[in-house]
Amino acid sequence: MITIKDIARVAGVSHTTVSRALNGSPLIKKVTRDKIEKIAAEMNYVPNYSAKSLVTKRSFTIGLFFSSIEQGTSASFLVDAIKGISHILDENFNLTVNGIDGVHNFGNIQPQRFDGILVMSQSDEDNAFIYHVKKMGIPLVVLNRQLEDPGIMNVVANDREGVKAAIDYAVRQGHQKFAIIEGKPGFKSSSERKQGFMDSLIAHRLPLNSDYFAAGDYSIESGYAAMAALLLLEDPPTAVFCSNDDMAIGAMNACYAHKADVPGQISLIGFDDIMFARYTNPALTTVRKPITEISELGTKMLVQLLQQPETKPQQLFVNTALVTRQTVAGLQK
Amino acid sequence: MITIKDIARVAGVSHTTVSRALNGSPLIKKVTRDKIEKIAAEMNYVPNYSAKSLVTKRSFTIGLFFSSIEQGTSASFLVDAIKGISHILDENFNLTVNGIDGVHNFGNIQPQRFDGILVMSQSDEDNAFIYHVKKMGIPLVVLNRQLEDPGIMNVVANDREGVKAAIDYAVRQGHQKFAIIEGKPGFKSSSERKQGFMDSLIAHRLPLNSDYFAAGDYSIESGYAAMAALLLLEDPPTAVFCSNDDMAIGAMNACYAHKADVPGQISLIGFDDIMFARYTNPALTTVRKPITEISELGTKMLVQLLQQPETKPQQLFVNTALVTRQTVAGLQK
DNA sequence: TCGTAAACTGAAATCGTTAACAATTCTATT
DNA sequence: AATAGAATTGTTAACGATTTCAGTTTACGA
Repeated sequence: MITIKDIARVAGVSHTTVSRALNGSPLIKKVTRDKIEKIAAEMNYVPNYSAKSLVTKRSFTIGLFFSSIEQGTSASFLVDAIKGISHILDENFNLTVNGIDGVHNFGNIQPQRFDGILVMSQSDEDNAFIYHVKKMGIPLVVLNRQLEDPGIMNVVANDREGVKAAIDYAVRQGHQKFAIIEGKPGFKSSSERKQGFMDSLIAHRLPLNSDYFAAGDYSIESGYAAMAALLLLEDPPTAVFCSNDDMAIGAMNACYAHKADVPGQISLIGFDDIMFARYTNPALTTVRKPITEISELGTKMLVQLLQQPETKPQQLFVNTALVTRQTVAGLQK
Repeated sequence: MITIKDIARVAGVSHTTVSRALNGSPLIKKVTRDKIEKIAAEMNYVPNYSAKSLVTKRSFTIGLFFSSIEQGTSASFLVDAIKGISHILDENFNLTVNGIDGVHNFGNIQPQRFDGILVMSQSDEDNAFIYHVKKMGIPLVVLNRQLEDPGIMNVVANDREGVKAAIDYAVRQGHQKFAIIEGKPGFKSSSERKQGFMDSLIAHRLPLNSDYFAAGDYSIESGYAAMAALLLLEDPPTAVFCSNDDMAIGAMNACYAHKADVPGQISLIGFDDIMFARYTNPALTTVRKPITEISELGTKMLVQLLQQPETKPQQLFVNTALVTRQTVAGLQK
């Protein structure tokens, strides 16, 4: 393996000069720099990052942490996040992927190993990890889950408004009897989406019927069970908002099983717009949650944090978008 | 940050002794080791990996490379791979995730930065990368795509037999007219699956009707188009094998659009068993491809390669499994 | 032509660890 | 009690880069 000293020897300068030339120091004369760069290229020089890291105390690796990669994290979620991040991140940064639940030894999480950390958070169980990272002084951006702490950079989707817009749309289609299948209790996203749901009903002076609030936990199975119960009601709703697409798919399966026509009898609205949402039968009307954009924006913030550690933390919102497909029927008034 | 020298000072020994004690060298007396370990723990010592790497020439990072993370890689694929790998990999290895199409500078791929590399390969376009890695002498395991080169460790699923078993099953259900929607031309997996399909038909002395061989490219859309064409045939097949689940979902959509009942008129078989396969309507009968197992096994091989670089490369096969659900009808004979 | 400031280059220390070799302390045998 | 040999521990030099501080050129005005 070739080092700066080898280059120095060939170029007839000191290795210090080589280091400076290759790192764009303004102290080096242009002709010297050009010569050295040429030689380095010819010799196929690649810097030793361990040595670099040792002295600069930068690791050139960014850690991406999901709550879990074993369970609960939908696949498209993970992929979209990685996509967004690698769009922004410089090629000679390494991106490592981990589940927080797989980190048994917080000792490994230190500034020396990570220049920065992105947490794609889904649950407040991540807080212990998040605060460890913060305590260690590692530049940090938390994505996806809205934090209460204004001291931490946070990028989230505007779930509440997204849901409100979706329900508004269904109201315009003539629906009046709305049910909701709620997300996992205790999750910020669950309450945000529920709020958006209620915002719309209240704005349209529609009643909030407690029978129409069904519990769920974001799993397909819970969507199925909740929908099955809703169908058994004496006066079932005509439209059901499912707090994520997985539950919407479960709900759709329940409708099939109970011979309830979608959208003839029951209109369905999901949340997330996962890849398969457009390929259900009928295709699912849903609220697109822009994970890729969130990840991109979060990465930008992190990069800025690396360059200017004094950047003030903020809470940034990315807009959701209603995707109208075929699961919401137009009702005669 | 605290170093072995700090520990040495407290323990009243040399830093070399500390290094040895903490790395399990047999040269150290038990009481000394115990004392040092205790002090290290008390002082919350964590080794500096850059320094370690610099002298040992090991990076403690394993690179996972997909053909692309932008396109063509199904999400569940990526997740299952990461899962499998992290099951096996020691916690203080870093796992980095990249798309080969995102690597513009092969110079960054050297032994110094990666202790080992796993390539989750989908196309022979990855070969340039694979051979670069091999040339650099980095321990390498290629997953998922069957290689011709016996000099490279390779773990793949037994696609051919898996498909044969699935078609055998459909034959037992009374089907005689089989079509196939093929995978992306040029991909090893496409031809393997096609072979399995033909193996079964030949074994059962069923005719190979050229009208029943439809082109596809693994995308949902191509599955839709191919199925639509098949339905227009004068004498359509009763069973269609789709070379992956995505195309099967496309095909199912085409059947809906053309009012062809699944499985009443058309039986469908997929390949992969993606998460949503069980939630289509009706639920998709498919061949499960054990990506997680492949990744686990591949990682084990890589770990072995790290420890014993002279391990002979082999080609390992992991068995697929038929998952019977509801898209294959039983026919009266 | 000379002096001085500006521009550039170099020597040596440093980062935290491991490793080769040297030195010391035990242990057991004579 | 002396001593060989084994068992421990220590000294010092790497590893490959950056950085501080000192040294050497160059350019320009007097």
